[in-house]
Amino acid sequence: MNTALGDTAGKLVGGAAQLIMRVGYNGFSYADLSERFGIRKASIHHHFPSKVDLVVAVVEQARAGIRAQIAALEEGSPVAIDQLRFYTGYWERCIKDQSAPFCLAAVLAAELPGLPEEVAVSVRGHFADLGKWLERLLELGAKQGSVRLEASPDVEAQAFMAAVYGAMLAARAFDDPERFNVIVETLFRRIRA
Amino acid sequence: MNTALGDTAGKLVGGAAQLIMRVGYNGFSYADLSERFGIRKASIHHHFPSKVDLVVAVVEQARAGIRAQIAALEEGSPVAIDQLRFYTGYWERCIKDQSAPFCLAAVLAAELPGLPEEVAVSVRGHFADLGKWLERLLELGAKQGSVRLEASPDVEAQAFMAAVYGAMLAARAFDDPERFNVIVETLFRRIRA
DNA sequence: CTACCTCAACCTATCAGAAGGTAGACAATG
DNA sequence: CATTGTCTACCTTCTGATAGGTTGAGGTAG
Repeated sequence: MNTALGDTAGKLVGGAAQLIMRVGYNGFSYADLSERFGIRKASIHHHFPSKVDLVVAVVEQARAGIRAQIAALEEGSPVAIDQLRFYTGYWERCIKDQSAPFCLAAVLAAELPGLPEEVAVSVRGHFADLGKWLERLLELGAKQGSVRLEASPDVEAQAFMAAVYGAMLAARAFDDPERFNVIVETLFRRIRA
Repeated sequence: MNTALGDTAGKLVGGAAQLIMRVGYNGFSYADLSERFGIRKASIHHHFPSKVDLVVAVVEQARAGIRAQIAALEEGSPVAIDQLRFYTGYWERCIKDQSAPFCLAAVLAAELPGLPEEVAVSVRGHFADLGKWLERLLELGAKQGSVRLEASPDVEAQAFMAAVYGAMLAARAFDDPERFNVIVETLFRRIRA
């Protein structure tokens, strides 16, 4: 489905992803990537003719990665609560070691009204996917008896997602990765049967 | 304490606030304000010599407004749960009528690592204030018997804040103001005694 | 009263640098 | 030799910012 990105293109997408996580769409430029990878701006345009192309590639690569991880996860453990734990644990690690101090899509969502439409579509797609996955998981968890829901799976999934993303924002605002863990823990205290 | 802003300066701060809510720090320019208010860019520089000055003024004005509302609120109703309801109700209205579709500080927090230090300090200050207020309120609510806490007031305050801000992000990502209400409702279902 | 001074607010004109992007030459590699 | 990746060399537009001039309201000295 996705064109296998070449070596350089892959590096660029990765670098752009990190920059977007830090400073958002309008906060980074081709010049930043140029400097970081020792490559001229024009060469970046060769791989990604416009900034929109680049950022859409970044978001789509992230979404593909998530889809792959979800598939692997469903293969690995059929226990819903374990999958939820893995999901939050992933972010816990990323935030602590600062490898991905924030969800890419969240930064972009914050500035959504100012984004080029193509990018906005990708970002909204991510949240739609994530919401559906969490809904399935919570419903499954309820059936398995490991999750206790006080509202519909749909609503609970939205609340779960909001809590996780809010926790990320808090961790950034307070410059304290531990805050993410603490907030997520209250989340699980709530839904664990 | 705060210099009473002149008429024009006040309009500029208000306009900048709205722009930041939509597109963030790097997403708006003096040219945008210039066009919107029919005033030259140089005149904006007369009131706010640099962009940092302008944005700090925006954030500080917002913080002052919040402090004032909190004071009025504590005067009005000593019932903690009512104050919490008023707080979320305020955002509910703002998001629905799109007058303030997002918390200014939240957009800025999302791009924190890329902000000028002075702005970052103001933004962090806002979150510190808000966290402390919510902590006081939750503790009070527990004493009054209208709030049920499963963790320390500190932790519960962080979780409350994260949920509210996550709900805002969700409302924006799904372009659906109702989502904010739904998520906030699950929040209250949880903490109401 | 009037002539003068001051000052805030706004203007025009201009700038240097960054942003995003293009054209076309030159290697390397299959 | 055609393709792919990179380069140099530009271009245009935007951005934040400055210098210096104009206007008008308000105070004050003669």
